[in-house]
Amino acid sequence: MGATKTDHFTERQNQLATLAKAIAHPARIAILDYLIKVDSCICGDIVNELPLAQPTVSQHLKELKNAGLIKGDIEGNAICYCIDENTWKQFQDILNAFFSGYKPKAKSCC
Amino acid sequence: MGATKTDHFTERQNQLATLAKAIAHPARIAILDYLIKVDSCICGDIVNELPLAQPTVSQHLKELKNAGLIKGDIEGNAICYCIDENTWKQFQDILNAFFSGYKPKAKSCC
DNA sequence: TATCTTAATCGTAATATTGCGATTAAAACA
DNA sequence: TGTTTTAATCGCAATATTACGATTAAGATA
Repeated sequence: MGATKTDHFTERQNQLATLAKAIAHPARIAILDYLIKVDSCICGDIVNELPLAQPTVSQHLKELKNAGLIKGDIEGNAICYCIDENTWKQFQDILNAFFSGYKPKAKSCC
Repeated sequence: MGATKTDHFTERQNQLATLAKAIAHPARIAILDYLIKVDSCICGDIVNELPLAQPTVSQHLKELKNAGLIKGDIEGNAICYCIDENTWKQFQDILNAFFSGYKPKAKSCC
């Protein structure tokens, strides 16, 4: 045991969990913060910004790319990363729908 | 190695990552879905709802409680769980601020 | 071509998470 | 008091994540 029982939950629940997992690490938040700050996209500067080794940053970038939150363009022998506008908005909507779904009722016991 | 380098990131980055981690599992999404659906709070029914054993559900409930997303009240020999309204809204605001922080610029390279 | 730069990938160690059977603790009930 | 019910906790196994040194691949440059 130890593996998440993905197939017992709905597709929406799994998607939401996967999206949350993509930003569930301070390094990945830091990467996204940086990409938001430097409007145009930057490549290996991210490595200099973060307190992590190059392979570690590369791994986090891969996860963000897999989640669809960022995308990378080859530019010479460097890679230029930036936020993927479409997925970003989609992610925002999904999370917003989830949190907006809760309307506090008066008769709750706690 | 293997432990997250928490102290190298800002408090905000760590908080955001921790909050995301709390909902980064389909079982925990399912628990929250259920608590949202049954407006008043329910105790061990959650175990019947989920495809997981009682100790596993208990562990997920503990994580949600640690994150502050839910709270539990003792009611006889049962425990009554429900969404914590305040933290829920706070979480919603923090995530919303993060996602709203990104404004796509035209001159991006990718 | 040989060298440099940039970033991905491989391999591995350390640590964290997930899941559950068994046990425990506490209140309800007989 | 003894039993039942409810949910937490313990202990362990399986798996996933995080981190990084070493290597690799690909384009730039000399």
